[in-house]
Amino acid sequence: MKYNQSIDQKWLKKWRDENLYAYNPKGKGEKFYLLEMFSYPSGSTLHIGHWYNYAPLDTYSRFKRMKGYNVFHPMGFDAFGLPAENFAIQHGIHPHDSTASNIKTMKLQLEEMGGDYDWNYSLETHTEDYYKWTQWLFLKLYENNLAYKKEAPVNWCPSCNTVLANEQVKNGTCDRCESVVSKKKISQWFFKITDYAEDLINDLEDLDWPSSTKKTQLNWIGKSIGSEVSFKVKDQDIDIKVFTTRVDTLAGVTYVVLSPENDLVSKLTKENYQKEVDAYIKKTSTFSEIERMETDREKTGVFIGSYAINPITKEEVPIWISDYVLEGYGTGCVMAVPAHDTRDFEFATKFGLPIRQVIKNGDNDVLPMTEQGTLINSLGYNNLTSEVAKITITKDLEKDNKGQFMTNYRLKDWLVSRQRYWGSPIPIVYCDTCGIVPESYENLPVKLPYDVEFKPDGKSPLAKSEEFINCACPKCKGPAKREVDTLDTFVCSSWYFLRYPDVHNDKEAFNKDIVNKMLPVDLYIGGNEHAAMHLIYARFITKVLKDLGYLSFSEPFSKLRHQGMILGSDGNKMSKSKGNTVIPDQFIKEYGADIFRCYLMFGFSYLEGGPWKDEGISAMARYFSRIESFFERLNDIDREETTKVNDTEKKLLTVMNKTVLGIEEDLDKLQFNTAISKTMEFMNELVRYEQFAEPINIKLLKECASTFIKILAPFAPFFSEELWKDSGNDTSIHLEKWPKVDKSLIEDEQVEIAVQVNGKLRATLPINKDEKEATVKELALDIENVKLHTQGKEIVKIIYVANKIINIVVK
RNA sequence: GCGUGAAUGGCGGAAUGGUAGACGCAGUGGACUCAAAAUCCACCGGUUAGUAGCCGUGCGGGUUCAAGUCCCGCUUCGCGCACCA
Repeated sequence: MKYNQSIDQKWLKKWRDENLYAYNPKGKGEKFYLLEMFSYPSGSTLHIGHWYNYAPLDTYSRFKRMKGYNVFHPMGFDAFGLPAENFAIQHGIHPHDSTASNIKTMKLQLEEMGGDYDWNYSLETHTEDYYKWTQWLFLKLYENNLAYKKEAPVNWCPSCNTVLANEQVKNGTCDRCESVVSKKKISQWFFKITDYAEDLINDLEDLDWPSSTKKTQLNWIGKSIGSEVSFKVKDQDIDIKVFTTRVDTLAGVTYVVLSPENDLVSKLTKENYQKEVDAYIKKTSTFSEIERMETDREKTGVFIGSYAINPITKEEVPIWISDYVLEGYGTGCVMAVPAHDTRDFEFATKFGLPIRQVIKNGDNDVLPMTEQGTLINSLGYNNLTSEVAKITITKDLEKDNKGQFMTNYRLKDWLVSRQRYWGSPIPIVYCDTCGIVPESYENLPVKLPYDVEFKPDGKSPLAKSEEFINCACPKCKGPAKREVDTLDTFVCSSWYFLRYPDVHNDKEAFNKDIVNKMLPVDLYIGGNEHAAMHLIYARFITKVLKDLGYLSFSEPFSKLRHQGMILGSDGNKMSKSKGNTVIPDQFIKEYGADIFRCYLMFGFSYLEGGPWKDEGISAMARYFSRIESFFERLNDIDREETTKVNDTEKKLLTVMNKTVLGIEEDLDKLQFNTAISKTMEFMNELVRYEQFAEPINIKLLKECASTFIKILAPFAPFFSEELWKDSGNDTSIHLEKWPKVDKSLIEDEQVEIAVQVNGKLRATLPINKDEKEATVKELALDIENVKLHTQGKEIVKIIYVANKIINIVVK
C-alpha cells in the first residue's frame, strides 16, 4: 500500500457506516471524560490551531479507549458571538447561515482529522435546544439574587458598538477589533461572581492545574486584606470611608484623595473650587481607558476645598480628587501616605503637600519607603511593628466605630449584557404594572428572531424587532416589553460541559444523576488565554449550581493543561497580515491526515508549541513509507527459520515491552513527541531483526509487528487500520486492546553501568543485572582506565547505584 | 513595577539528582545507479593525531560522592496583570 488521503476517505466511510465511535453510557470500563475547549466556528475551515489542539487529544482518547476506559470525548461549537456577527455585517450573510455552514465543514474536517467524536453527543450553543437552558441558567441566578441590573460605567467599543467585559479590554483597546475603548453609563445585567470570590480562591488548591494558571486566577480575583477607616469631614456630617492595607501608616496621612467619579465629590466641593473641580472631572472623563492606564503618566488632581479629620491624630487634612484613584476598587477613596506609598509620594511632591515619615526600617530613611517596619511619630503606637500596629489600630478604630477589618477583591461582578444580535436573548420582561419580571420557564426559550437589522447603530438590534420586543407579562398577562440585550457568549460556555453527557434532554438542562456520575471532567485542554475568563466563569457557574442543589461537585475540571501554540515559520504568531499562516488542507491533500497529525505530535512539545517547519512533515512521510516497506517485506522473508527465542529475539521483546510501557507513561504526561519517537525506536529494532537475524523467528516477528500496529493506532488511526487489514484482520484495529506489558521482559539480563572516578566518567562496564555489589566494585576497580585514575590515591568511598552507576571517590 | 515561565548541538527537541544531546531534521562520507532521485550503511557538541584527555546545558556562587535538574544571586527573552491604596 501507499498511504494517502484516499485511504483516509475509505475508512472514514466505513467507520461512519458502522458507527464505530458511538459512546455507550453503560459501556464497560471506568469513565474518562476528556474534553477540549470547543471551537468557535468563525472561519469556514479548521486552522492549524484546531489541529494542534485536537489531533493529539484524539490520540490520547484512543489510547485511553484501548486501555479499557469508557472514554467520553465530545465535541461541539461555541457558536454565538461577535466574530460571526461581524462577519455577517461585512459580507451580508446572516450569522445563522454562516455559522451553520461553517459548522458543517468543520465537523467534516474533524472527522477527516481522524477524530473519534460521537456526533450524537454534540452541541451548538446557538440552537434553541441549547440556549433554552442558558436562559434557564440565567433565571436560576436571577431567582437566587445572583443576577441583578444596575447602571454602571461600562467599557464601550465605538467600533463594535457594544459594551465589553473588563476581560475583553486589552491595554485599553477592544480585544477583537483593537479600537480604543471609552466609558459609557448604561443599565446592565450582572452576575454576582464576587459572592464566590473566596470559594474560587480556596478551591484552587486541590486542582491539578498548571500553577501559573492558578496564579493568574488568584491575581485576577486579587484578594487583599486590610482595614476600612472612616475619616470625618470637617464641619459636615459626612464620613469618607477608605480601604487600606497599611493602616499602620495612618498617622502619616497628609491628605485624602477621591476618584473624580466618586459620589462624595459633589457634596464636598466648596463653592469657590467648583469651577476647577468641574473642569478636572470633565478632562479626566474624556481620557480614554488607554490613557488613564498609563502608569507613568504624571499625576494630576485638584483640591476641592474640604478637609477630613484623621481619626487617630485628629489632624485636619485636605481632600483632593485625582484620577489615580480608581472608582471601581475599594471605596473609590484613598488615604494618602506620601512617605510610604510611591504614588502618593509623587502626587504630594508635585503639589507641595506635606510628607511625614511614620515607619522606620533599619537605617533606610529614603522616602518613599514602602516596606513595613517599626512605627514612629504615631502617638501611642510608636515602637510597634507594622504587623502588630495594623491589628492594634484597627481594633481601636473599631471601638470608636471609626473602622474595621476589611477584605477587598479586584474581581468585579460579571457583566453579561451585550447590545448585540448574535447571542441568547435574556429572558426578562419589563411590565408597566409589575416591573422587572422573569420570563416563565414554560415560555423558554425566548427565541432569537431571524429577521432583524443587526448592523450596529448603538442600539440593541433586538429593540428594532417589533415581533420580538412586544410580549405578554408572565405575571399580569398585560402588554409588556422584552429585554433587548443578549447574553455574553461566556455564559454559553460556562456550563456546556454539563450539557454534553445529557445533550438530548428536553425536560431539563441536564439530568442530575447522569452529570454527577460523568463529571468532573478528568482532563480539560485549551489555550492558556482562557486562564482568567472562561475558566473562572465555568468554575463560578459550577459552584452556583452545586449550591442550588443541581450538582454534587463544586469544581468542573479536575485536571487542566494548556496546549502550546504553533507559530509561523518566522517565529511570530500566525496572522494573515504577516503572511505566515499554514493551511492544513494542502498538507492533508498531499500526505494524508495521519502524516500531518503525527508530524504535529512529533515535531513539537505539546505544552510548548513552536514555529512551524515544512521539512518535518516530509520526514514523517519518510517514516510512514519505512513502515510500509517493512510490512511489505514481512510476507516474503526467505531465510532459515527458527521457533527458538534466543538472545536476539529476547532483545526484540525487550525493546517492544519497553516501548509499550514508555508510550503509556509519555501519553499520560501528554508527551506525544517522545511517544512517537519510541514507536520509531521500536520500528528500527523490528527492521534490524527482519534484516539481519539468521535464523529468523518469523512467527515472533509477526507478533511483534502486530503489536506495533496496535501502538501506532492511536497516533495514526487511518494508516494503522489499513496495515491491520493488510495483515489479514477483518475487524477494526480500533476495537483492539492496548498491548499488555510483560515487565519481566523489560530489563535486559545484561546492563551497562557507568564507572566514575570522582564523579567523572571513566569507563562503562557491562554486568549481569542485579550483580552483587562487591563483584561490581571488584570489576570496576579492575578496569584499566579506572586503575589509571585511582593509582597511588586513597579510596575514600565507593557509591554504587544498582544497575546504573558506580562512583569511586579518591583522595 | 508586580507576578510567572523559559534559556540544552546548525535546527525541532530528549534526559525519576546518576553515562547530557534519546528520536528526528539538516550536514558529511560510502553503497546501489550511466547519472540523478529514492533507499540503505557509517559519522555527526567543541577541541585534539587520537579509541586517551580537556571543555561543554544563558552568567556567578553554593549544596552533593554526583547538578541541565536542587538552593542563592544575576542576565536576556516570552507571557499575564498593571496607579488595586
